[in-house]
Amino acid sequence: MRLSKLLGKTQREIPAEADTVSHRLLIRAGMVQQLAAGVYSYLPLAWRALKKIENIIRDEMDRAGGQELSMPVLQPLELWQKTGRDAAFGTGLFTLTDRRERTLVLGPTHEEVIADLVGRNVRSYRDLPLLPYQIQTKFRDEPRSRGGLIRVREFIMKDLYSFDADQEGLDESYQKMLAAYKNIFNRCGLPTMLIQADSGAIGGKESHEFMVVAESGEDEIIYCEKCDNAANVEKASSLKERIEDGPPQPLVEVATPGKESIEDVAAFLGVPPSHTLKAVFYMADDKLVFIVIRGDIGVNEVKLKNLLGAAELRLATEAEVTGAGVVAGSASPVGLSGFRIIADDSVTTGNNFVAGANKAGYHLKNVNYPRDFKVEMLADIALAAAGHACPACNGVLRATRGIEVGHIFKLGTFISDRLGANYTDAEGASHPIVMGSYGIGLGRLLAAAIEQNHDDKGIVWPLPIAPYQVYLCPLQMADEAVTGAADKLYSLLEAAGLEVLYDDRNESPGVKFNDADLLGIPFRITVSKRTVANDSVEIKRRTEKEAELVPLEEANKRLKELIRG
RNA sequence: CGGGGCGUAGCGCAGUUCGGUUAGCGCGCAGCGUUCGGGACGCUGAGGUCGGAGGUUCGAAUCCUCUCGCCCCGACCA
Repeated sequence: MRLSKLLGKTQREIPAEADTVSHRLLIRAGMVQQLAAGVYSYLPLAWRALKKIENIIRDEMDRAGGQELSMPVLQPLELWQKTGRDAAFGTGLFTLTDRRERTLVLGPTHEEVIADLVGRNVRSYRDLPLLPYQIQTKFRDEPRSRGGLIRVREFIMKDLYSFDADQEGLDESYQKMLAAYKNIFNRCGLPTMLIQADSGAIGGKESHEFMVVAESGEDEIIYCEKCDNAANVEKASSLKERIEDGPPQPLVEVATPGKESIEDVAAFLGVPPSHTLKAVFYMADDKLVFIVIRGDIGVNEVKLKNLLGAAELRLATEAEVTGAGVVAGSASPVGLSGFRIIADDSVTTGNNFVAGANKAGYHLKNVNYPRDFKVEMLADIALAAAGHACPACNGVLRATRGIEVGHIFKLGTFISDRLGANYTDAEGASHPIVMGSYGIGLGRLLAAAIEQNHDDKGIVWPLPIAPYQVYLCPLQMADEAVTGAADKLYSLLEAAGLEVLYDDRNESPGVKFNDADLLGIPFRITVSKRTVANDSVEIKRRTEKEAELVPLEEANKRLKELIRG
């Protein structure tokens, strides 16, 4: 490809709206163009990189036994109502009305459609397992798109679904996909972290995410520095060490004038925050819920939401709390009733806690569970944090941020159940097919690859996903010896099957070198008066400072060697 | 949806407080010439009606009302 004819120009100045590294570089390199919030065009260079990623994914899916197909983007809302996931996705579903006033959904994912499809085509256990997949544009009306390609409303996703006769089959399919995903990210030059995850609106039990560690990531990862325990903060748990505070003592009410926060009360009474119990109030589907948790630990809202089975969960406002007759700043479960009380299991880690007295200006000492209060549910709803102890090995937990590039789910049978996707076993009995779901966001993977591979000059594409392999860079376009050599080399390299981006613009060397760095093509080959005088060219890796001088007639061979690695 | 910021030429911005000739600057773009190993230079030129609508006024990029859009933080989110 001749750069002079390529659609998409490099820019010197950084657009004001771009904050994250990948977004800035993609725009500066002229690779993407925004049309609306979270809606982008891919220009030829980005599209080539995306196609390479797509081919790697397709290759790995096929090797793992996947079968590619294509399902409709346009889906009847009724299908979603059957599984109840229209509610789970809520306003995240893009919907539209056709001329017959029927509501259609722009597919945000395809569990419903594929379960319906497979259900109509599978009769027997002999037809299983199945691993159908597609690579297709998805639509989600995200409350807020962000970070360029990191979170968008229209995006290309590879979605594969596994269909097995039983749990063992699902486990096997899941392991296959897990291995295939590792291959994909490795081949794309992306180090990823495999972490445990919450399954969110997709549903199901077990779930893992593939994370690329990056500052700009939206997710917080809690991982152990000693063992391989790692999880999304939404899912992570940590060890709650015992608080040694002697045998239970009788309740004592103490005056704590003006002290309302845990820090203030603890300091005032001379105890660490871990020796206190705090009250936190949430509205779960518009009902007040009273949470009790040790003073030094935060509430994990995802765990709480799952525990309550709530569709919507948010912190209660002060008015809602006081309206329920609770004394904010001095609330405790002791002697209170009238609403759901949920406790984190940290309340069992010690004795003689300090808690509110439900009376302004007073607190209680020596509060003990279950002696002094009862709860409706006792569970782990704690927020794990850096510095906590690892529940697996007692090592120290650390936190980092990551971009979720892949997510895999063991769904089970709740979707096939509701859509009647059944099979007949060897005994002639009917069962719902056991499903799994496996997704990769291609655009996000592309962005993550840039987040991971760049320097202050620009993108540094990993070779397997680079839009072109070679950047052919003649320096004096007015010099016929130079352009002659470059033209010849260009056709030679192309004929040899190398992917060449030919910078045939009449620009100064500085401009060309800087654009070459910005575009991040792995190998740059420079032709100039100097090199032509020596019957040679310079070959330089994007990752290295120094170039190597290669005789003109060997350039082709040498490049092939380098590219094969 | 809550909070904050912003819409003036393809991009980056000034001008808006305090209304007043043909709305500026830099980059980029086009033509000509000189240059050419890390973002060269000169000359000439094209390009905007100031996000949109309504209003106030002799006069609006500037004031008022409404509205649309974009970004960031949060809520939310496979």
